[in-house]
Amino acid sequence: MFSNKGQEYGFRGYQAPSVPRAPRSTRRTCPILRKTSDGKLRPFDILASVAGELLLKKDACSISHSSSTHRDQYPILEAVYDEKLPDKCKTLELKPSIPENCGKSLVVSESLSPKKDQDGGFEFNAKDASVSSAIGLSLDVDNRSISNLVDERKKLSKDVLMHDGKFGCSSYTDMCRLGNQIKYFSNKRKVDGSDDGENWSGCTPLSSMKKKMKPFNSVPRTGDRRIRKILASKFWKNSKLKSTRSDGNLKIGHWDRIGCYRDQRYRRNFAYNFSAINHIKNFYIRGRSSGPKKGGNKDVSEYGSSPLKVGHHTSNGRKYSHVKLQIESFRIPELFIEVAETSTIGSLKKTVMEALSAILKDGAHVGVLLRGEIVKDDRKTLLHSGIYHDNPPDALSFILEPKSSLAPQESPKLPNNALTRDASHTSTGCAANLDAHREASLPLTESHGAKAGKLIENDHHDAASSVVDEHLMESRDLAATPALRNRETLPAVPVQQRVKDSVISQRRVRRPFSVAEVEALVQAVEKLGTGRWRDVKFQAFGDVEHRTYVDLKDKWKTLVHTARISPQQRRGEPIPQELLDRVLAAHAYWSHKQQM
DNA sequence: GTTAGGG
DNA sequence: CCCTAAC
Repeated sequence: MFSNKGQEYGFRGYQAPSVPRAPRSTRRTCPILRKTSDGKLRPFDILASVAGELLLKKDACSISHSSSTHRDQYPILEAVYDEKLPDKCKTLELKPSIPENCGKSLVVSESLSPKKDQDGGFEFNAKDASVSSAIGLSLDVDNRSISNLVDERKKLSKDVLMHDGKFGCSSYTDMCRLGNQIKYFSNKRKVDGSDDGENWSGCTPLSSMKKKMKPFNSVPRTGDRRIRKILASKFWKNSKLKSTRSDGNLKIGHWDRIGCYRDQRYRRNFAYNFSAINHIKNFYIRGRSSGPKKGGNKDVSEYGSSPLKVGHHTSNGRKYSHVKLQIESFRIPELFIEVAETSTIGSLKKTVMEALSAILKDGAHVGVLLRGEIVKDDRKTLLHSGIYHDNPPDALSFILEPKSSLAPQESPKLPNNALTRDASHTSTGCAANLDAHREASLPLTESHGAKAGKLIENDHHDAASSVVDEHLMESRDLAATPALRNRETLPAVPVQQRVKDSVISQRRVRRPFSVAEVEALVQAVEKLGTGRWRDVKFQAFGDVEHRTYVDLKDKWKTLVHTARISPQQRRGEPIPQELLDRVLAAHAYWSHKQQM
């Protein structure tokens, strides 16, 4: 009835498209999961970190973040590296400074001599070492690329952790490669209160040391959206552990059965379920030269018990501005564990350990999320990615996920639509800047500022209460002792441990479509139809990540609705009637065509 | 992973 | 914008 080519469909200017639909197999451009093998993240390291976080929450002397003075007393752990010493004699000194009234131990060790481990890295044996508090790290990242940031972030999780009385360090060089810009600490500010990274007496700069960077894979495509979706999926939500062993031993949920699912679909989801989210909740802007304490103390009083603080300060007149990240802890918000009531704390810890080991057995990646969107281009600088400026408190977060679940990035494709063309003229031609330029020139990012002041505090209800302390891990299974059988005297370990309101369930920031976007969408739908949203997406929005094909499908739905209602009933930015007419025309055409 | 549709 | 069934 309707020929594809040049067929007018009764509305002005509407030309029937002639774009044959390619078979899905040929339209599929995203590579499938690619497993990587480098840079394994030690599960124990992660666990140690988590343990620290948990302990931090539980500890009676845990830092309240309620006052800066209190905060200033936080223990400091410095990594001192003596470059002058010959390699074989190099030591890593950890200088703990523990608050007097804090009963919990910190990572305590004196001078540690590195011993090469089986991975070619180094281990620092520490006596009486334990993890009791989250270990943080401050990075002075200058104008480095996301890749660097991610890499350093990764090092964090990999290096700065204690387990089994040992200080694990994948590489001595790595340990100190950040030079004096790196500093290990535990929930602290510098005692002297100053923020100058330059003054930190951490590692000696390793400028003369060969920087042997392990290859780091690109930030995974897996965005918060997908993770959120999966974590919120029925499978995940209903993945209650069904049985408790009557022998009183613990039983891990599905984690201990990883890879054992017969259903491929479940198995696939399964991998994503292991995504551990490390969320930087608070991002405050500190203008070093634009007035004293602009938000300088806010991070303590207002942002409460954030696991992480990100300072952002700029210096007028300086060539480079510095983004200062203080990552106080790791967080794995989703953890389902079922244990018997008679289980011991020690066995619970063991279970958590095993669960995390299973999760991270293949290593993990760190992704950087800005405003909930994965910054997938590692080449982007912090400046171009927007981390450098215009950051609301909840702007930056990290995502930690197992390598086995990652889907690598395809190279960005440029959409050939009007939107992109409009944007492309601002491009500098530098490939690394392309994304940022397009993003900046698209009329999609204007809503960022409107949300800047909104601090989302849904991360408070961390219900994870499974405290894991390494030195307690050695406790024997006491299930057989009468005391622990007594419910009256020993509260049962919660059967279901669920982190409530995890950051990953955060709703996406609302980004109303601009007229330009609507125009692009209409144009693409006119050309491709209403049943090829993936193609429409790439046609109209390229690799703009916050407009998914589902979004476009939804938007089209609302556009059709909008076009049908009276102008008085319409809300939001007015869409030109001409556009709405085209919407109706295209909708009518494609609806008719699909019925044929 | 995509599409379609309800919420 | 979320969620999910169906493919």
